Amino acid sequence: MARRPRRTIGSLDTRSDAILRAVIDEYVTSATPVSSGSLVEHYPLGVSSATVRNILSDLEALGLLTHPHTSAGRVPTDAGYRYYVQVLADEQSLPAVEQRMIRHQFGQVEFASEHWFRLAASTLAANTGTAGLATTAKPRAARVRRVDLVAVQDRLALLVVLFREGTMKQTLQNLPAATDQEQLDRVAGLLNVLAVDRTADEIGAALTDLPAGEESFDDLDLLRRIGDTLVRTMSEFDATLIDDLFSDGLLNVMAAPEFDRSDKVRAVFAALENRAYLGSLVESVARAGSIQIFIGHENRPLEMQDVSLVLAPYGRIGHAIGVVGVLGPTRMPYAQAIASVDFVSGLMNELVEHLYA
Amino acid sequence: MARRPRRTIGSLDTRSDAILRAVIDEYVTSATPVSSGSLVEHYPLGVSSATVRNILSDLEALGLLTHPHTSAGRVPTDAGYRYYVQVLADEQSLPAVEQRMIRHQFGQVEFASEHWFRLAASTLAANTGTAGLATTAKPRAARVRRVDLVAVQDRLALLVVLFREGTMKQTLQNLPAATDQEQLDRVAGLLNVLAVDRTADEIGAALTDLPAGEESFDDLDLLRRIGDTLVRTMSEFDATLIDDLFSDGLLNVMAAPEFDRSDKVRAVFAALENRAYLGSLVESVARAGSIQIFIGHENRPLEMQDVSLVLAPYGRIGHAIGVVGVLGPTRMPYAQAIASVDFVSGLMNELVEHLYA
DNA sequence: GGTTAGCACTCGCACAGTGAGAGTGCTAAC
DNA sequence: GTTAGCACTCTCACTGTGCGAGTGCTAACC
Repeated sequence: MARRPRRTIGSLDTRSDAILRAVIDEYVTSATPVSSGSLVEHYPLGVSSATVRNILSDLEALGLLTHPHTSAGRVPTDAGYRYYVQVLADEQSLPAVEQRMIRHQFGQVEFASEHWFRLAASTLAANTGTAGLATTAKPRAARVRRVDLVAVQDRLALLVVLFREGTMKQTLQNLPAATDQEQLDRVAGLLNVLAVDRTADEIGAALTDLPAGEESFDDLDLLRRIGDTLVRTMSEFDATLIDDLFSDGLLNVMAAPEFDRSDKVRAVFAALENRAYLGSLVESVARAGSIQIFIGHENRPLEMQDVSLVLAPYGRIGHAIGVVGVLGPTRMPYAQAIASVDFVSGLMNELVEHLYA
Repeated sequence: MARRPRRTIGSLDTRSDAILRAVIDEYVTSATPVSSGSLVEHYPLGVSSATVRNILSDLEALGLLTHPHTSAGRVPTDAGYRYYVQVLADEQSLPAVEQRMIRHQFGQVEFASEHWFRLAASTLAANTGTAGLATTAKPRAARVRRVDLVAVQDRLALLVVLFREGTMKQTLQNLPAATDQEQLDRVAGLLNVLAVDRTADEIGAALTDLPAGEESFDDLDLLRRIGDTLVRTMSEFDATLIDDLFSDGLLNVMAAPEFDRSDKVRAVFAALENRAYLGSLVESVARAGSIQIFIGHENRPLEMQDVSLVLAPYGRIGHAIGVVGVLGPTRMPYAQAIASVDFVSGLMNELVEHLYA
């Protein structure tokens, strides 16, 4: 599934490569089966359509192309696309003009806020004509940067946790007795001493180390209660594979001819709501540490077998990791997508680095 | 557009009413044009199909029904649905069983968190077979509950604002010189004195009232800078019509036969992304203070003319207001939708009341 | 031996024609 | 005012046909 190492699949001869590349390039833009005739017409292959036909049927025998029916042209198979991204796609990078434009846009936007991820998603969508995706960066085990307690009612407080990676969570906390903001501030102070820079497990351990409490309603008792809530909140967060997913350009994808029937579109949306599978993809991309491509039937869930994803991790290894990428029909401009995703993930890396250096 | 006052449209005779109701009820479930024959068969109208036909053509003359073609049954027009919701739909409420079930589910979920809104949306979706919508409650002019400053880097701080209504916003703030957490805490203290319980305008005024600062880098200078950022953040928030929109069951809607072609589906999604128009609907629902129904062509944007919305406000008038509701094809079970939306908005009201009493 | 021209063959697609069925609208009788 | 009866209209599903596209094969060519 990895794009690297290259050429793990044995390369064909140059001419076959050229023809396969031509078929895919043509099909990606036209969305209609491509014929031997149109290939010799549009590409400088230097051979006749008959020769091309011979090669096409060889490629079909290898499983890289198919045939909707006898009198139709050739269409790439998933294996064809796989060969394309692994062997044929040039490792081109984004034109400098576009790079500058994207950098500029990111410069305009508030650091690390929601806008960032939206921008990443919409940039990718605009650059590839597919749907852009971006998840927030999430650590495997979050560490607290700061905790706050705010009185909401007599017996109700809001627990606000800011994590080192910039995300925050809030939870309401029922209190056993009326408590004023002053007391909450005291407890928050204690809790910060206990929790800052620590993970859920570590905080849990620190809590059990506290002196055994009489059942009185004092700061220590409150600390214990709220500490428990904090640990629970953090464990939940840790267990989530995808904290927040931003997408843009889904309408692009829906406009593709392969999604003219709405049940196909349904499949795409069902796919996006399949957080379990998306989470597993994010997982594997994070583990691989490099751009990964998932083509059509390579995706386990049935509803995703008509789409491809190009995903790349960003963030600091060992710390918080997020993913950016694109989702589109298997008939996708892979070279373009790879270049865009590569650039945007690199950019996100730079920015994260700058933010947490 | 309002459902109340009822009977602003002159009522027809009882028999015509009964037949129109029957046509709509039948069409809503079957999604196929309904014939005079099937009406006499399935509904106790006490007349022959010929008589029904006469009445049907009267209703068509009134613009309440149409005819796809000669040998097809009748289909309600938008005006027909409008008449239905205004005159014919019984103000039934949700069965007690369902009410208990929904109450129970809300009891299971953390107060006022994201889960709340997700639950509202998914409850509505499940109960009506359409898409459920819920926006967070947003005040017209937010007031600060508490402000925090957290050091991120030497010259970078995170400004966290918690509003009285429970939502929060965060912004990164560049600092003119290296600043430690201790100083940030001092400034946050000052800022809280200045900002708590105040709106953007009021904070802005308080800032200008500060003694003219020398260009030194002291707490006061920092306070001014960060205060400006706070005011800007709050003004932005105030200007947003919809802070956060949760939806569920869009897949339901896509499954409806009127959305079999994907361009129709596109329209629905384009509609949901048309925040300007949705915002104006929320606005008008909030202003009306009661459940509102928007049917097909009553919606200005072209892409929304195939969908209907049933929306109700919740929250405390004068304070934060949000909206819950459903979105579906014009062929929607209006009575059911009205009952569900009514109940859920009432429930949200109770909960908000309980939270901020 | 690889390449190419030529050609028969297959298949999908668009179009027209047909018959059945559904449902109406009209008319005349009740 | 209501209803039975009936002619009329229109869609839908099915069938048949011709055309065009594109292939696969064969035999000739270099």
